[in-house]
Amino acid sequence: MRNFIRVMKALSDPNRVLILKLLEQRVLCVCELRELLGLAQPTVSRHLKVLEEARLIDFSRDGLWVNYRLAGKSDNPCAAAMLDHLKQWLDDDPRVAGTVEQVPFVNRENICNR
Amino acid sequence: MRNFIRVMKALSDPNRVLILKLLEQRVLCVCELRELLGLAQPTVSRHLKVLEEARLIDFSRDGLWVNYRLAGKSDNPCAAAMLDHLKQWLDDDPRVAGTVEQVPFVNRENICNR
DNA sequence: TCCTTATATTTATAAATTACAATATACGTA
DNA sequence: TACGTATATTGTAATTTATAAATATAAGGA
Repeated sequence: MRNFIRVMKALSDPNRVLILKLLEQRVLCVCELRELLGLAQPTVSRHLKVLEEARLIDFSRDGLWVNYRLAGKSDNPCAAAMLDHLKQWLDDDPRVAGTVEQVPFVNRENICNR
Repeated sequence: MRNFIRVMKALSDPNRVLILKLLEQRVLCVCELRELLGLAQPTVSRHLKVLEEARLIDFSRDGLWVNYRLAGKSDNPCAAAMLDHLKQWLDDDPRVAGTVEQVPFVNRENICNR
């Protein structure tokens, strides 16, 4: 039950759901997500931690950057099922659609070296 | 998005999830749920309203009693998908299993006429 | 080692959620 | 219509959650 509740709570915030929809497009680092979401960096970091504790995302370091991606299927059946559903849901949401459109134009090097 | 978030929030409370697992067994009224959950009646009523607003349950009056049941499939794709998954999930949770066991022994007439 | 940069954590505060008690409403019956 | 019972709503305190500001950590390069 605790695990199920953790996944549901993680999915109860629009910004966190948006992060998952963006990670459907490609791997993203914190500064790219910050740019896309329009939130402060600590806020993005905290949301990512909540998603990671629910086993909805994975991360790996790449030098100074940390790459976040959707979790692999094996980890948690409940989280995996929700990620599968999300791929079919919310594509018609205005904010999701608008932000997904911007993913090709964000570039971690442009964002960070300014 | 609003609809999705509403469903996720409704499923973010263990007592509400337990209510859904109990309604998988059979239709129940508020006083039976109060007895099974060990919560105050207004608290149960409030949880039921949250579940109803997320289209996870339906209700119908039967005299003084109000019968609550799982929502039909047609209503809301997201809610329906979650109800489907829940039927396969959480059966091994101790509290869920223990409370489901008690369902055959609760009886609205015994509870109310005392 | 020192400096810079990307990310994480901590702290403080505002908003949302949950519980129970008190009260109101709806229905059946006399 | 008046009364009793099942359920719904409201008020309020305790707990949880979200956010931003400040600070800390980790990695690469001089």
